[in-house]
Amino acid sequence: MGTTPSSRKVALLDALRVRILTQAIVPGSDLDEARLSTEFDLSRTPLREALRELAGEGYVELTPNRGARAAEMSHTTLRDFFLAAPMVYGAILRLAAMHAKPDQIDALKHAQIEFRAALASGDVAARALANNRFHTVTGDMAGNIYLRPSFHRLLIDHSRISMTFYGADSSNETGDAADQHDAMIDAIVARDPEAAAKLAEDHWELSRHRIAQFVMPAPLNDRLGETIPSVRSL
Amino acid sequence: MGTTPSSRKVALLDALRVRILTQAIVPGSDLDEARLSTEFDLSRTPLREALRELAGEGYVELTPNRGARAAEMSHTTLRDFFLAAPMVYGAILRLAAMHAKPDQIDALKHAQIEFRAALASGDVAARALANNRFHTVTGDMAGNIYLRPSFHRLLIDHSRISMTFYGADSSNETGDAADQHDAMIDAIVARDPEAAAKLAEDHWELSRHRIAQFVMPAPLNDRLGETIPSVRSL
DNA sequence: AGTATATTTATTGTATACATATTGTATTTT
DNA sequence: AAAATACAATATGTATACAATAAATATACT
Repeated sequence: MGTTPSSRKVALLDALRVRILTQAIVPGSDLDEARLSTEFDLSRTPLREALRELAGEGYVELTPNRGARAAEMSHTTLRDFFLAAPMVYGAILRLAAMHAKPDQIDALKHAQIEFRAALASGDVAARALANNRFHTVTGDMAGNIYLRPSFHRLLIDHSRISMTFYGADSSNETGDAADQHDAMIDAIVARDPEAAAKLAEDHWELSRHRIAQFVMPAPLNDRLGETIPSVRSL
Repeated sequence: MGTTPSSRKVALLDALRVRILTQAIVPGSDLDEARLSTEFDLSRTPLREALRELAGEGYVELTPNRGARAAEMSHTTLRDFFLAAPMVYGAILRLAAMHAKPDQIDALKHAQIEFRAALASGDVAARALANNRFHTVTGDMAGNIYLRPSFHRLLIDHSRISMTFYGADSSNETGDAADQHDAMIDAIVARDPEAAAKLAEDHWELSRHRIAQFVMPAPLNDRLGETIPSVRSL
């Protein structure tokens, strides 16, 4: 078997990231060392190191003498998220349009192809992961080490929020996000930072609007045909 | 001796943070496990975990099979720094003014007292550390988990940049920073987000200007009495 | 002599065993 | 019966020993 211990550690890291992004591991749930140790056939030493690496990336939270948990999502999460996301992502896309290298543009186009494939498949988790990879590439393009950590933290919860709110329905709106991705690619290829930043803000506005609808649906006694007002105070 | 292993691990974490912030450990320099292990009387297992925790905070960078180094500072660092800092810190102070709790305000005032004391002492490292603590409190006040990681990363390099550029002279300008701190406290106490955000941007402008002067001093044949122009393209 | 290759040395990575702390349970006491 | 305390069980933290990888040095070969 070609599974060195080192590769098993990488496998663990990848698996935990995917599980947390897709909420297969629920926010706040306990990560038992012994359990993971047996599952991934790794001793506790490298396992604990891996958990600390994940904590650094924002997937996991550590409490002394009380082990690791998947990062929490509280009632303030959505508010904090939509406060920070447009600003950070606007900056990321602006820088991406300024600094993107050819091979990164290829990677972005490839990620978009996979995103559309995931959309077509109807697999919600695959959709969230593909979307995550797309945005991760834009973060790489921006190449600013000071924005990266917050951006990655945002992407983690963006994925988890997606799993919570987009899973239900929203079948007709998913295409919009994909179209926005295409527009982002165009703005980056055209080296148009302002257009890219604008798209980033629109992207979150779409996301915010959809979630607002989900959290605060129109009352059942609303007259038919009325549009649901966007909730600006979320 | 009341030094439990756990307390020694905390001591190691604190010591390494201070050394990196003050550039006692130079950016990019190697952190030898065996060496640190003997110095802090800790086995390599908790030591390696501590290094991963520091990597997550941005103090340290890990390379597989090649150990840990103090986070690098390249020639693009200053540019990336001043691109991100005003935006992130503006948002942090805006949120701080909105959400600061009474005990946090007390903590901030206390940090400012210590900052002025450090200024008076003339100890450059003490000054950088006290400044770091002051700004860390504002980050706590903001309380946005998505902005926190980038903000802390910025604070690390702000301290290190200070050690590089402020160490030389600038004795007459240091008072400005302290005055700005006082103004920040006032804006936060007054719950004035816009004023706080404005102060944050001014704070970086001062910092940027001072460093620009250092990196690009006025030519020696400049006429006396002329003011040195700020360098907008840094 | 210069390059390539083998061998040694140093450093990082992992596994196991042991120590410590926390939590849940049972027993005792009021 | 309720509360407090002691005890047991479980999980986390640390130390040591061993394995694997990378760097450095020495040796062989063209």
